[in-house]
Amino acid sequence: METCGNIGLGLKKKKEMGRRKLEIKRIQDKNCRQVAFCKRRQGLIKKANELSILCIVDVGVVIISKNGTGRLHEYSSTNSVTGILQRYESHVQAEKEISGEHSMYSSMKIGELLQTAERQLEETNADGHTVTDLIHLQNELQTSLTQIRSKKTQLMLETVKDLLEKEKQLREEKKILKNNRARMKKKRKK
Amino acid sequence: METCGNIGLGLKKKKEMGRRKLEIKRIQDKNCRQVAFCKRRQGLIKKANELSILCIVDVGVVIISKNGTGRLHEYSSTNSVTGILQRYESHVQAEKEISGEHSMYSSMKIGELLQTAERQLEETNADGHTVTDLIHLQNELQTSLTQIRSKKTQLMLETVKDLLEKEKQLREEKKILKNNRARMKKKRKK
DNA sequence: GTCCCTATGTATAATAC
DNA sequence: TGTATTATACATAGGGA
Repeated sequence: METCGNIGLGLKKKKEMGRRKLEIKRIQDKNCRQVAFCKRRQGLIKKANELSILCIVDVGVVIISKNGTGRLHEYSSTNSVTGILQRYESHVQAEKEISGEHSMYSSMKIGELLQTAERQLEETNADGHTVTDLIHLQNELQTSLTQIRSKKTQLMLETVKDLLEKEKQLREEKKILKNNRARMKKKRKK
Repeated sequence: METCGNIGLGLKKKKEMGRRKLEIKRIQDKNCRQVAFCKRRQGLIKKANELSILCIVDVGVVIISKNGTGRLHEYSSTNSVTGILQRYESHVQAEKEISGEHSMYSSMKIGELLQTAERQLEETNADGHTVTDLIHLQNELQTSLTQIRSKKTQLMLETVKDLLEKEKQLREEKKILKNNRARMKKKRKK
């Protein structure tokens, strides 16, 4: 019963059907927000699909909503979002390697988070609204964990790659040495 | 100078300004396709941004075009697409790994945990003691994440170890070959 | 969450620069 | 690619079921 976006225009007639202009800012009313989310999510994914078909490109969309029942929404023009993500990651990583930077997610950050978490846990006695903080913390915790894991994985992948290269090089050297030996044997026979 | 989408309508007047209906299928004309791509890409990203602001959600978009000069396009409501992707990946991967044969972890899957967590959150209205459950859930969540990370690390460590061994072996073979060569040279001189 | 409806705001196809 | 114009197709706010 309430205008969602622009409140207080003082223009309400008996019935305002049709679309009204909507300012792009957080929709306050929870219900309106949910409805808008549904509609626009569908719209976005439809657009993504159209784009991929019309222009022959791969598109991936990920939507993460922290509230409500729905949690994760995704769209992908190819088989799986993961596929696109992997290609995306490879892009990024390639660029990173070129520019040669190793931005670290410090493990200190996690430590701080944990400390904060503990503090919050101890204060949870009476105050009901620390629940929100807790949720927030949980999210942060998870994100951090994921990031660190990812970083670690990346580093290990680099190591593996490195070792594979070394191995290849050694194999080649070995081959050359073998050839040399063969040639020498031949010469000696002559 | 050519209609992009629907060719051969036989309706061309002197000038057909304005938008025409567009079938959603691969745009044949390369030029039109490129133009459409630009416009629609911008449109999509704008929509994604609006969605994230209006509905307070995180949105990530990745577009990969194989043709033309432009290659990769991305949008993210948070700092980086990578961040969102990681969160997405963690979802998928966690469920995959946990539901796999290595389910030495708790009987509960991560997805279920998250769902339960949400349910609990929605029920937190009056009952103060669900906070405890929440904390418990958080711990479980974190433990699961840690376990998964551990498992992955372990696997990678095994790989690295394997490679290191291979490397060592190759080095030794190389050394032997070198020695052989040296001996042969000596012999020849004699 | 879904579907329908209306009225209107917006995106965009075609085109030219 | 970016910008601008025009006319129209499409998306969607608000409301109700």
